[in-house]
Amino acid sequence: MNPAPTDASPARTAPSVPAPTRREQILREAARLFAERGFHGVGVDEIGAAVGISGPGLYRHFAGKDAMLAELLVGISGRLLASGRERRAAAEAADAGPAAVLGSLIDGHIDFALDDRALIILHDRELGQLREADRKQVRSLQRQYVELWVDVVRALHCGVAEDDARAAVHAVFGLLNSTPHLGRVGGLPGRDATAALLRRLAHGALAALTGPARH
Amino acid sequence: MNPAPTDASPARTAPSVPAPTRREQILREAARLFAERGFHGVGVDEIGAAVGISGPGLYRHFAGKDAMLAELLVGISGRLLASGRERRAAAEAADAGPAAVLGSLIDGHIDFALDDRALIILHDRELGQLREADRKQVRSLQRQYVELWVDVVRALHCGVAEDDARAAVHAVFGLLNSTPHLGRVGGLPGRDATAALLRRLAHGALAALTGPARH
DNA sequence: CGTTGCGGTTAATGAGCGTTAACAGATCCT
DNA sequence: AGGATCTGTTAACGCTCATTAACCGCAACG
Repeated sequence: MNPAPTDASPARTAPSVPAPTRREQILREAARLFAERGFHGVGVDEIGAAVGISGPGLYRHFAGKDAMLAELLVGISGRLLASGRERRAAAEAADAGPAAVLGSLIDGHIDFALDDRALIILHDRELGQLREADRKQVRSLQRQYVELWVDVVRALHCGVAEDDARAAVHAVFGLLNSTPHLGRVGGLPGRDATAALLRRLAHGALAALTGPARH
Repeated sequence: MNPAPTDASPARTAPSVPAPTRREQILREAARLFAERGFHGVGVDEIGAAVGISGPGLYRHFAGKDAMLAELLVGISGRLLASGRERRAAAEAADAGPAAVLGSLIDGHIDFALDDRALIILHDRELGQLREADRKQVRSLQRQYVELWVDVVRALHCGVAEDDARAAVHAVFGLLNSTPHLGRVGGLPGRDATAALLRRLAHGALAALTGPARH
């Protein structure tokens, strides 16, 4: 199954990064291209060219163009959910309150938004291009992730209705996922500063969930 | 130019809505379909069928599929900017402070987000499908709208850097534009309640712009 | 009453593109 | 050595789909 028995290669020292396999190269480039020009806007030849092979050579690694998108979307959705669960478990193991759990969820999501911008774009832009089965799986993972947040938000803000909490969580996702819309990396004041800004905005939005009505 | 000289038709009483012209029907249905399945995911035959004519009949009204998308995106961008300018002018004419101006901008944007969900989706999903000239125009309108917000935000929060303000404005747009991602109209607690919730979240986020650093 | 033009129709065209076929050079295992 | 497998290649196929061509009814109008 794994064509690379060890990392025995022209590797100079010890590659702490285990040398990206061809599949991973393809997925990374495909994600970048899909995010730039849309799933239908990029042809298989371009994806191939981006990794140095051309056109139909991709079919040695993937069943088709759809399969690449599916793997990307299932992957990011799964990692988001896994990260969220780990963070909640870790915070609860440390006897932290709901506020700390929520803070950790926010931090984790910010990491994804800043480090996997292409996937963040794809994951709600191209969901409709998936085959029914894959789409259902991605939606299921997304829904579980949302519900994880909803539970934490409601634990923190006891009074809020479930629908309001869910809408607020979606809104905060929209807020945190906004960084891809900032032209490339141009206007961003640096990764850490951006993360800090997003963190404050997200906490501010959620803090307003309970409180005096506006207007 | 206008084929309907008056609204003399089997109109029962006085149609305060001026009877949608064919072009408008097409644009509305195209917007809905594009938002549902993506620009490339819907064919001209489907758009035609949605308004009762079939296929190439659309070319009597539009130069091509691209032209429909362009008109939709330029339209929504222009209306957003116009609305924003009007609201600022109105608020300033009433001698309102920056806080009131910002509140009016938020209210106006919420109206668009809730009433033109399809266009809100399209306007940052399918920008890349436009011809260069149209894309530049839409981007210009969007940029002016953003800068309008940035000015108001900076007037209200004197200390914040321009880049931070811009990032925060983008983030608030992401927050306000999140409603389309709530499955159709299902989990929404009613239009007014949703608007109120979004208003509170947006104000909360922006209020956090200046204040104690998180963590 | 012609005729002009608007708003349709169906059939044909042609490009783009995902996918498959057929073939070939390594590398590895025995 | 010699097949088997993995990973490429180029050429061909076939389908989808936007766009154009050619044709037509019909309302307005002089």
